[in-house]
Amino acid sequence: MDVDWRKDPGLIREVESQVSLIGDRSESLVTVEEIREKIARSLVSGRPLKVKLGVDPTAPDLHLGHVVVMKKLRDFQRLGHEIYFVIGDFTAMIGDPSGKSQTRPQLSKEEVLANAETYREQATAILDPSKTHMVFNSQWLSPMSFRDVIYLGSRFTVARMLERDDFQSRYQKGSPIGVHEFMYPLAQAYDSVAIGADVELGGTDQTFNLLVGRSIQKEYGQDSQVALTMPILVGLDGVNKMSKSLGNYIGVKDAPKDMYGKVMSIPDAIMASYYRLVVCDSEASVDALVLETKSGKLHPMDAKMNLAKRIVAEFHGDPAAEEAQDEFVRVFREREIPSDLEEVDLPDVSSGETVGIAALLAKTGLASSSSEARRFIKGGAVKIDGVKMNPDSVSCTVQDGMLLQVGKRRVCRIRMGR
RNA sequence: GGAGAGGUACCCAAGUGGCCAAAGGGGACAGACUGUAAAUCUGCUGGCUGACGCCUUCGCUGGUUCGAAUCCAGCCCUCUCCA
Repeated sequence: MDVDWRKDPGLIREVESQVSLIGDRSESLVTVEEIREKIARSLVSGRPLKVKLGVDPTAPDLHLGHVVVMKKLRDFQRLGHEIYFVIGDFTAMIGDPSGKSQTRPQLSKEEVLANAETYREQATAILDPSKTHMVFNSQWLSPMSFRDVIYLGSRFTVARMLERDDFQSRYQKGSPIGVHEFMYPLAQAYDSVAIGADVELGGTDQTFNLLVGRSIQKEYGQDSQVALTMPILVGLDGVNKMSKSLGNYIGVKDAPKDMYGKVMSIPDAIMASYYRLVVCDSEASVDALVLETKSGKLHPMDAKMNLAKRIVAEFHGDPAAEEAQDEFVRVFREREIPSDLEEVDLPDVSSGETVGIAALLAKTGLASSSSEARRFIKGGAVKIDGVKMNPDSVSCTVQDGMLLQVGKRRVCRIRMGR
């Protein structure tokens, strides 16, 4: 059912404009020719494309790394296409083939549903829920027989499986690879077969899996999906992929001032990628910005503050962003005390009493143990009411409303019991 | 099935009877300098204690010894080569 769309100038224009929007910001698009064809067919038939994204069923804490991909999904939605979140409730049992993590404990049906709901809820910050479908891969993977699985396995080769870079590097380093891990890409590929995906999205770390999907769909007599990968967003450390497990992430649910502060702490070098991938500025405007900061016309810090403000505004609104910025300036530039201090109640201590500082820090949670607290004291990181403590001090007299600080970020005010 | 190598703290890695809460590097955290950036320098990195010190930790379980990460036995796990 080939459509000869190439003879209709209006259609050509529409196809090209969609292709260019879809390809924007992407790392790779396999293949451009195929996406063109699929879009054209969709325009002619009026049938939207099915765009798939695999989603982990564990408790989601969406961060800006997810946002990069979400915004690409939003591009598809704006063009009238449909998003399919495939919740990997079945594949979760296999465990993450990216190395370290163990086989995950299987979640109950209720937990999976709850997590999926949280995911949807967080995703609606960016996506239109009415054009977003959620499906669970246990629905088709669970009923498969061993025979079905063997057939699936026969459609791919070990040599190709070993091409995957993390399998390859683990194999070379001599670290273990479980046979079941080979099933992961196959299962994910089969998901594409089950829903008949036209396009699958992922970060570049998903490239291999997306390509397996293409092969497997063909083996099952379907058109291969287009594999669209987005660049990986680098986390706060400036080196690694943003991820929850590395703790280098900015969550979409982070409080405005945390979000603002975290953006400010990213290295300058990755700022441009945030402008490009998170707030989706055009390539040209990002290039211009980079030039301005290089030439000294724009201070990198101002560029970053602007970025931080825009990101906060997107998730919390303009007033909150404004406030977060003021607070940031007050606390970190002018070194003042945060306005919304955490207060810690100490019912068993009374004003004027002399207590060990180490114990006090541990009790307030500023230090995780009193040994750690002692180290902080020795290192000169502790301030009481804004005054740096002598590293040799061991105790202090507590007062109601006393301000306790460890380093720049850990602060609390002490309240005595009544 | 046979032969060999290995399992040490968040990660890599040294240590092969006491001087080992365990070298070195990385990371994390803290201090100085700064723009909560980078770079650099310094400190610090099991728990309890004001401190002396005590307790738990070198794959697991036992044993030898005044004393074990280190020696012995059994077990579990990983890798490589051969079949």
